[in-house]
Amino acid sequence: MTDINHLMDPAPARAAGPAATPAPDQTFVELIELFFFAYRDFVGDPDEILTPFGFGRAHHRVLHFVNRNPGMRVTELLDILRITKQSLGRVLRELVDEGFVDSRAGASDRRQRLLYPTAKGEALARDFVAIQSRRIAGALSECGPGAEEAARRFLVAMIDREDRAAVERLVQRAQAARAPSA
Amino acid sequence: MTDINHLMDPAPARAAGPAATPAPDQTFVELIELFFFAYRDFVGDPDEILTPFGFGRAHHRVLHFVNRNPGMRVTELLDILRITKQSLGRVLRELVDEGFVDSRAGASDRRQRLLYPTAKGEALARDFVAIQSRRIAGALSECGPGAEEAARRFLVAMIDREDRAAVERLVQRAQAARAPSA
DNA sequence: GAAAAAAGTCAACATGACTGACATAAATCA
DNA sequence: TGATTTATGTCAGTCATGTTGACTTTTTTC
Repeated sequence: MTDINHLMDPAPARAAGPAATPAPDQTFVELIELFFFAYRDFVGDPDEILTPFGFGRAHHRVLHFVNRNPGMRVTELLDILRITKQSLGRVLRELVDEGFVDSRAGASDRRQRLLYPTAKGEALARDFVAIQSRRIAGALSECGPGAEEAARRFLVAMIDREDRAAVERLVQRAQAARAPSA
Repeated sequence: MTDINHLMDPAPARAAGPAATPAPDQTFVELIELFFFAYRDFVGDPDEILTPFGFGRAHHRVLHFVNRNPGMRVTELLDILRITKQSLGRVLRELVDEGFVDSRAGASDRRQRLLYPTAKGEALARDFVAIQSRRIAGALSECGPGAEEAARRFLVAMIDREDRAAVERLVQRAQAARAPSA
C-alpha cells in the first residue's frame, strides 16, 4: 500500500534548473525529508494497537511517559508533552476512567496527583515499546555496529540545547526505581 | 521556558537498577524517546516562520514538496503526504490563493494540475530548509565525521521497507540536478 | 460513445491542540 | 490566623488538520 512509486516513472529530470537553487550554505534536504518519512512510519506503528481501544496518539504519549515515570506529577507530564492542562485533561481522564492510569493524591503534598500505570496500563505501554523497538532493532541491525550509539548521539544533538540535559536524564532513568517512594 | 528540570530532582541513578525490568527482548526505550524529542524540536523550527503568514505545519509540508518537485501532480503529492484530497484541498487552495503555489493544467494531459512554486513560494520554502538545515548542521558537526552518513542510513532503515526505494529516489531527485550521482 | 481517470467540492464529523475564565483544595507566607 | 500562592480540575468556545461519503466536471482512453 501507499505506493509513491509512480512518482518515479517519468522522473521529469529537473536538471535544467536555475543555478541559484543549490544554496551552498546549508541544505540538508535529504536528511530533512528522511527524518519526516522515518518519523511518520515510527509513530504509525502504535496506531494498530491504539485503534481497538478507541485511543489516539495522545493517549499513547501520555501512557508511555506515565509508565516510564511512575508517580510523576501532572505538571511534570505537562512539561514533557508541552501541551495545556486542558488538552491533557481529557486524554488523562479517559485513561484513568478506563483503568490504564491511576491518579493518587501525594503523601507529602496532598494537592498533587501522582500518576501511576495500572497493571493493564503497564501491559499496554509494553506493547507500544515492543512494536517501536522492533522497528528500531531492525534498523540498527541493518546499519551494523556502532549504529545505536551514532543514532543516540545524533538524536540528542538534534534536541534544543537547553533541554538536552533534562531530556537525557529523563530518558535514562528508565530501568531504575519503580518504588512508589514519592 | 519549558523546563522539565524539576523532573530530575531525585534523579534515581539508573546504575543501581534491578536486573528484572530491562526485558531482554527489545527495549530501545531511550531511542524511542529521543526520537520523539528530537522530532518535536525539528518540526517546531518552521513554526516561527509560518505564524506571520497564518500558515500551519500542513502548509509547510505541502510547499516543501511542491518546491522540491516542481510540476508534480496532485495525486503524487497525496501519495507523499498520505492524506485525503479533501485535506490537501483546503491547504493547497490557500497556498494558491496567496500566491505561493501555481497550479497549471498539464500540457500532455489536460486533466492534470501540475503544481509549481512561485518565486514567493520558493523563497519561503528556502527559509524552511534553511532553518531546519541549521539544526541538522549543528547536530552533525557535534557528532563528528561520519555522522551524516550514519544518520542517513539509520533514517532510511527506519522507513517501511516497501517504501524505501521510492522515498530514496524522491529524496535524491533534487540533488541529481546538482551533482552526478556518486 | 462509454468508461475510466484526475481533480475539485460540499457536508458532516473526529482528534487534539488552543485561549480564557473560574473552582477547589492544600500549602505557605506574613 | 488570614491572605496568598500552588496544583489541579473543569466549562466553554475555537482552530487546525485529519477523516468518510457523495457528487461534478473535464478529459483521456478503450
